[in-house]
Amino acid sequence: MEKTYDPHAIEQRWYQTWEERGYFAPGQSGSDSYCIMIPPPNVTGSLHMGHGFNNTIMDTLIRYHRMKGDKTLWQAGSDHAGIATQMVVERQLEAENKKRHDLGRERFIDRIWEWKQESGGNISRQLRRLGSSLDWQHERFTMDDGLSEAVREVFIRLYEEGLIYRGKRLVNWDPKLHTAVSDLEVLSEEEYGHMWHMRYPLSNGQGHLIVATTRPETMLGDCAVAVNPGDERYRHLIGELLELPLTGRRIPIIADEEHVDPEFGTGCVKITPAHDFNDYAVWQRHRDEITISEQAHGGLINIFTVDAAIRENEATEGSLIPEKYIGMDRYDARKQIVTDLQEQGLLEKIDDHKLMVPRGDRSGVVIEPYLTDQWYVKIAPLAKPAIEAVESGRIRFVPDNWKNTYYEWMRNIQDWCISRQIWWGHRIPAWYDDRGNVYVGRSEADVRAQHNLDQSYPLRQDEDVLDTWFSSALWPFSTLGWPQQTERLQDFYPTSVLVTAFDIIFFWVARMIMMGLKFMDDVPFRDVYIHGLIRDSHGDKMSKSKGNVLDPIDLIDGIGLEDLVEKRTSGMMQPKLAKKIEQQTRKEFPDGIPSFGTDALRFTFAALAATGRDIKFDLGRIEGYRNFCNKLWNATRYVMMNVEGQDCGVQGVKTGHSEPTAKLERSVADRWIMSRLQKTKQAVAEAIEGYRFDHAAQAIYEFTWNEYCDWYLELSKPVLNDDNASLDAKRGTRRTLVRVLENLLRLTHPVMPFITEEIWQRVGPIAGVIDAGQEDVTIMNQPFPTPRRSLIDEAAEEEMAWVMQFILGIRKIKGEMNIAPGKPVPVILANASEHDKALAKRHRHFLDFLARTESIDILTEAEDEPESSIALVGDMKVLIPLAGLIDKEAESKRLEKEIGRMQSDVERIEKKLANSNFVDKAPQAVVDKERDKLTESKSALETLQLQLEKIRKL
RNA sequence: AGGCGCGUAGCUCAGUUGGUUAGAGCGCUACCUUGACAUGGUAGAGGUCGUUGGUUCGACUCCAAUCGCGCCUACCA
Repeated sequence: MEKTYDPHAIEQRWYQTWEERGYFAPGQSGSDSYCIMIPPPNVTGSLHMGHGFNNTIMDTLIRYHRMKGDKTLWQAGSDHAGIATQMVVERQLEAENKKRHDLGRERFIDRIWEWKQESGGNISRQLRRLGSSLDWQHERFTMDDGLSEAVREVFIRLYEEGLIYRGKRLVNWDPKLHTAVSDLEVLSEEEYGHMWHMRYPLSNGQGHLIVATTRPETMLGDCAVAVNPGDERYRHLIGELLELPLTGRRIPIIADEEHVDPEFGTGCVKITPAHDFNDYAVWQRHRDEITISEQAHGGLINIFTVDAAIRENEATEGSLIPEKYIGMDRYDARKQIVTDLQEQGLLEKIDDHKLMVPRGDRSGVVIEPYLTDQWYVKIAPLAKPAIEAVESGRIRFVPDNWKNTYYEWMRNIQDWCISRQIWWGHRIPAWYDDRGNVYVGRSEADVRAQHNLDQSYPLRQDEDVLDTWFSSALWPFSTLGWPQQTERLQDFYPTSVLVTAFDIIFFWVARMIMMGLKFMDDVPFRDVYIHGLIRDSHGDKMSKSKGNVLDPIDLIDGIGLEDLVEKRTSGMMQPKLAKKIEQQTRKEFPDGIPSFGTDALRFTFAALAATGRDIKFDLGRIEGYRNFCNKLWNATRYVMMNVEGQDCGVQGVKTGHSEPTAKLERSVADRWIMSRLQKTKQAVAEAIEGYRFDHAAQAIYEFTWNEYCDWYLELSKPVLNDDNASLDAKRGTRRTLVRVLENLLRLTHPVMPFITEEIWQRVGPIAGVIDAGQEDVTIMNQPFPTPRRSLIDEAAEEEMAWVMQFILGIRKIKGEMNIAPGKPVPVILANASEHDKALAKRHRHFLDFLARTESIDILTEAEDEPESSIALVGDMKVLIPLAGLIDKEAESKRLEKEIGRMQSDVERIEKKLANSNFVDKAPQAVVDKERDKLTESKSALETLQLQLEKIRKL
């Protein structure tokens, strides 16, 4: 084996082997099934750290359950990401000076499919690099035929039940993309703006009202000014009319208690129902009032084009929209209107004002509430059972508190606008005739057949497509073959767990629950594991514009500084930030990023995956875990050097649990490490079952490094290198070495698949679990280690604690007395019990080797203690005679420190025990424990104090 | 405004139902090229657990208040 671990040499080779051999497909047997649906990544996207984290967790769960023998499926696939993907291809066209309309719908969609072929492989390649054991053979795509059929089926069924309807409503309109977007695709950020206070004169010439607005241009569409009916200032004016400036229109003063807060501003609110959600609600309450209903469009006056410019008047409208502003962009119109108001003396004042500005998450432009025809899902009847599923515990959120977020959203949920005015997506299966009828069906032919419409009868399909999340909501069953009743659907629905970050609870999780309950009559998953977000080392969110993005592949392979700078600064939306990003990057990664390998990255994710907490990704951590890989690698090297070609007592053994065939002698170290291993197995399994990947990683790390490597490997050396040690003892040690390692590899495999496989292939035959040269075996399909109660050996653990304390005591003295660790020292034991003496004798080879003791003599009661430095093992004194050599100062200081510690201990416990309340009320066991401790500490204290006196007298 | 979460060693984080001297990794100090590993070993320094009260025999842990930070939802025209 190489001296250092090199992930590159093995990772891609093993992944390819696994995939070729079909190990990722669910097995045929297995009593329990276990299934995770991958949250489908965007087909045009690329992998970021969040994906890395998310997929590490899923793969760990999947590999764990596969090893446990469950029939295990990790469903692969991606979604078509309507708007995002369309935008990418439109940008490509832009480079050719073309627009999508130049191509036409069909050719444009062909272009997107071409792009999908080209880019779709990208993300799956990256997932493979992460070691994800996805079932690629059944990879699905939301636009493939089967899933499209599922979408149509669901649309039609919901429509037929009256749960899908078409309506003219205010939607969030993206004036750049020319499509409706859902609430969730709108991000509101605080921005600096102004508040314009405008005077609206009373029509009778008796003064004016002042209204304030952040969007003065919308005044062209005002239909009223509302006041609170309880407001003394305006009560008498209710019902009177105002001159709406610049328009020549008159609008009423209306009373609306719900919307108008008399305390805020002037207490007068302009009402623009076609361009504001709240105003629309006010309008709905008042539209029957004649002063409103007799206005154009019943007062619901739209003033914008799809680009959010001021629209033209229609033939019947006269000059509803003042000619002057027609064609102006909304912000130009704003400027002009403000100027014009000012000229007419109708502008009271302009205040600076901070406000929340809604922007499209894709386009970045300000979203307009806009009146359009759209398709909606009536959500309340679907939400109700979805809420109940969580309330009743059929679905469990981990961590639990996320259910509150879920309830909060589900209880305030609005009907879902599912139509999008784009071309890439599932076209709405609705056809119109010229008379305003709508027909919904599987196809045009179906519709004609169903409604007896002749081929010549003109029908045209709805131009719109469905929201991407409509198809994603069906993911848990559409990918398994629904609406066909397939075996996979039988086997794997409901799935076991959904693993995702919180930001997608609303978008996706809730919708899957609703659709799953509706169409499968069961929940789509039992658990929802919500993990944190990956942030940079300063705790900032990673984003392209901040230039602090890390690519998981770069952590795996490493990347040079220049490449990293280039990567972070290219293709930026705001090129002026490039300089700053370059500087930051050069400062933070002066040598670029070294290669850490996939296993180290995965272990880091696991180790940091404390529940519900964001992760600040620190390179120091991943470096530490790369070192851990190297540690495991070198431990293996040591084991191999000592067991290869040697008798390990495993000949003919095929399963993990068979008894040795040859005679063995097991040392306390052997029994101890086996005992520790059992407890570690237990801890790791419990941690994974409880989604505590950090605990699992920690248990593995500690066992491997602090117990197996630091102690057991060291303890094996005096046995294996001692010519006097019996063959049986050597055999026992070799067997333990190799079998503990083999167990450890299986235990670690779910988190670190590559290194464990590589090592296991070498160790397996020696451990007797596979034949040498056996093909087509993999650690992936080996049983996950289960703890064996019979191997838990408290006596051995206690005995080892004695050995360790002995060794540590001597090392400590050597360390503090400046004695070279390698220098053998004579040791004298005083106040040693028979047990101590026996242990000292039995483990002499361990003590000599690990503490470098030269001799160990027992002091009889009659003899005086020589001038020494002292360590305590229980009541036994371990003396290192230092006649003449003793550093009086140093030793006194050392003892004083120890004594200080002991003393405060003793005082604290004495005080506690003197308190009758404690003695009376605390459980007996706690009190006893304190008493024992006191006895122990007191005796140690005494010993140390005597020793100190002795030293001082020298 | 409401909801959720966080505040523990210089840094990144554990700490399970209240009961050891509050732990780990990284970093730091000293020593060690010992034959698995310098991506290493040995020893060590470092914390009044944000603050203040309260409950309790006992609080990092439970309760209340308070300060600071983050996120989400809704917003005042």
